[in-house]
Amino acid sequence: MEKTYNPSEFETQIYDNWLGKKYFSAKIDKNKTPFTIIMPPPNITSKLHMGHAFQETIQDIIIRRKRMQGYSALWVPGTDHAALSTEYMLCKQLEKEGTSKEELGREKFKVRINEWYKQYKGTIIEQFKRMGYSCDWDRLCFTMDDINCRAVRKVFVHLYKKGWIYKGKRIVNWCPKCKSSISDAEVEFKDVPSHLWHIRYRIDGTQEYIEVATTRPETILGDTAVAVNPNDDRYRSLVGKNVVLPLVNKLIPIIADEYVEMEFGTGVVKITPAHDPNDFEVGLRHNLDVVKVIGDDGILNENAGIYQGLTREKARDVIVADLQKSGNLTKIEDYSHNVGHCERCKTIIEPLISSQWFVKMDELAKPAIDVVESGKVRFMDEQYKKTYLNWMKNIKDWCISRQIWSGHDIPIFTCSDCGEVIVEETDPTECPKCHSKNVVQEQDKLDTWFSSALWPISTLGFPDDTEELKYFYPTNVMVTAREIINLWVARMIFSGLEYVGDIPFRDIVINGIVKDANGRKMSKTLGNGTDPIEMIDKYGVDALRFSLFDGVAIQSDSRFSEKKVILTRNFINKIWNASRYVLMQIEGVEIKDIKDVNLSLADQWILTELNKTIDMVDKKFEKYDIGMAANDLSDFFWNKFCDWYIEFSKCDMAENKEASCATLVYVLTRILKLLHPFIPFVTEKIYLELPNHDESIMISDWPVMGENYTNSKYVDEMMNIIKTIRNTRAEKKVPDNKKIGAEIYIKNNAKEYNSCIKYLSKLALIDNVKIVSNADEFANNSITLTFNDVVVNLPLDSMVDSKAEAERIAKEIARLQSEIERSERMLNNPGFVAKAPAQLIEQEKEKLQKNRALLAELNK
RNA sequence: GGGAGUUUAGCUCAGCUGGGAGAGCAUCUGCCUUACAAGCAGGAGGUCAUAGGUUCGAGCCCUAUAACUCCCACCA
Repeated sequence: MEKTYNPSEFETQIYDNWLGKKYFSAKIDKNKTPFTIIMPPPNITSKLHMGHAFQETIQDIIIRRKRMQGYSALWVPGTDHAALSTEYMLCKQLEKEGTSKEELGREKFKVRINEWYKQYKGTIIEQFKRMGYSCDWDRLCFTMDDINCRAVRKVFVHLYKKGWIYKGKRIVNWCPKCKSSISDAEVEFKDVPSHLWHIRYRIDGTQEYIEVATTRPETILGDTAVAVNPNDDRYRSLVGKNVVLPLVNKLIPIIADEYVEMEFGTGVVKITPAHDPNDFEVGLRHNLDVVKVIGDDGILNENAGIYQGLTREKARDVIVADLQKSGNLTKIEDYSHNVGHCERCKTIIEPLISSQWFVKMDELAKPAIDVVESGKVRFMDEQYKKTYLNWMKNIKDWCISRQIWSGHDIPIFTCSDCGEVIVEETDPTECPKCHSKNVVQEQDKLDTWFSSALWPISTLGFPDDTEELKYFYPTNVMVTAREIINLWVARMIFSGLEYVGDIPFRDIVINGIVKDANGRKMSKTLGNGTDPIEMIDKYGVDALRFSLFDGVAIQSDSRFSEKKVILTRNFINKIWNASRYVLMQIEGVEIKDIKDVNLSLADQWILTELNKTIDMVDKKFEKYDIGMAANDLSDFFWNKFCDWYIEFSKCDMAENKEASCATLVYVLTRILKLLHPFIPFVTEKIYLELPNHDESIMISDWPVMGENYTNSKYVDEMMNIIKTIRNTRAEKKVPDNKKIGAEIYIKNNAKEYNSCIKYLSKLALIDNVKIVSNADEFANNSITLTFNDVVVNLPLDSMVDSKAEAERIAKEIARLQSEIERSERMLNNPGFVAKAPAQLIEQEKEKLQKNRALLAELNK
């Protein structure tokens, strides 16, 4: 192995080898238990960012471990067509070319979209490979694949025939300039200084008035009610009466609705169902008329009476003036509020009522609520169970039509002659009723989430009844983001239940987001993102991967910094060098099984520590607490294996090379395996250098706990002694390049401690250890360190200032006394003795005894 | 407006069903000890946001307050 760790020399080659050997491909194997993860498909046009690197690596870590545990582990990759944003990007491109989708027409636009998909298809997938992801690439899916189109079609027809798809009215964001409805995501909200116009409406049959406050006086022509809060004492008696709509002189009712806030404005709201989403909802609840006064072009229409033909802006001025003239305008307040603008042309959005397709949700939601409430589908983070159930229980029907040109077609055909609506799995050639050939398809496209909802089943072959579906479904875990719990996770759950009769996944892991070093969200506009590829080029994939997890709670947000990657690279470098040490030691040595050698105490100790680590890591993995598992592993490797065991082994090597080498190889092999899911490349590289290795670490067995050794406790105590000596040396300012002697009196367990004494020279920088048979034989003017079984005397007399030494001992006595006091306080507390667990009381008594003994000795 | 989260060392964060406050970084001190200076050893540093409560015992449970953050719905 080369002396320095240089990841770029082997990462690509290792990955290509894995690909060539088909290690990633999962087979239907009746002798194995399946374990399945379906990747949340990234937008096909996206480039790898830290968010992907984090979320996808979580899945890779989980799937790699399961594969090693002997599961038939399948990770299905894929990409999403993300119609809306893809179309938006292409439109921008067309704009640059001096054309537009309207100019191209639907057919040519579709061709361009397909080209666009093809052009981008490779990018993010290639980047995922660079990350080392062990997806079954032969199963790569795309949400516009033929199979997905068939799945969408089948499901749509299924829902339609059940009567769960219907046409309804809905308020959409309409851009009067683009003459198109736009999605919520394309609406930019900006604070605009404006006014609150206070307008009085006369109460019918009286000369009294009720006053409303509005930011849109021009929509007064479309008012069909005024509303107050039902709990508002000021207006309670007026509910049910009518008011006269100014300028129009029409009677409209006063209604009561919770939507109205008493504190805002006058506590009275004019209701214009045709031009405000909230008012529309109110209108539905109260069965109000919908009067559309502004047309698609932003110009007032025939319902506007004398104002017809005016633009929205002009109409506002004229109407305000007219209201003033008639004395109904009582006040104008300055007021600045959020107004939606078209992202493209910056025109103010006009909420307009339009016809849309909906999916009825009540029946679909019920079983989806059950499976989460019963725990059949588990949110690993309880808080999101609430988010989900809240949404599901108050679910509104799902608007699935989008006024865009790309994405899945809506398979609704209407006969132009007789109006018959045809929804079948194949396109009709004529109207089945009147045999007319004039059958036209719905031009709107489907909401992208409609196909996304089918992702866990379509990736496994739905609508066909495949072996894959039978074997790999339901999948095991879905790893995804917080903001799409309702948009996506919820819809996959009811879809799985409705279309294939089972949940899509058992566990849901909602991961946090990776923020920049200052805690800000990484974003394109801020320009504070770090390109993962750049980090890979500089420090290697493994360093990037591990830096995202070591010590990170994956469900909460974390911060990324290049510094952290460097520190992680240093850790991997440590692995590299420790492995070199092992390889150097074992050269020419036949490596035996640890059961066939005479293990030293240190060997027994590290094997016991390894067991503890395996146990902790497994437990954390089962909770998907992989960041903490990573932390246990780096802690074990660096702080136990390198800092202690390797140093111990240097002392053992001379006497019992066979056992030391066997243990080194045993432990290193296992720790590499445990680390492999996190840092696949360097672990493979080193693993293949070790004796008795399998073909590849990624298909080797996941480590299980072995025998624990009670003797390891003597090593723990020895470590305690070593630390205390080091400590004392530092206190006495003995530099590390100076060795000192020591006298040792062993009170108990002589055999065990005798075999550990040798570790002192290497780890506590001691030479000339003298074993004495009695503490009285210690030289005078020395520092005496007292332990439970051992007393150590350091001949530091020449350097010891006796006053300081007296202070040190006094400090130690004080510490012991306070410990003793604490124990006594607890044990003398009747409440504690009566109520605390017996084990704890026993523990406390033992401590007290031990400390008393130590104190007695020091006082001598 | 609805829902959720966070607050622990200078910084970033762990901390289990309540039982003596932890890590990494930064900082200070001493070491080139032949696996590793991308390293080794040691030290200093905390009223666990605030105020109450429950308990023999609270960083952890309950109530209130403050600051910050996120998600959903968006205001006449």
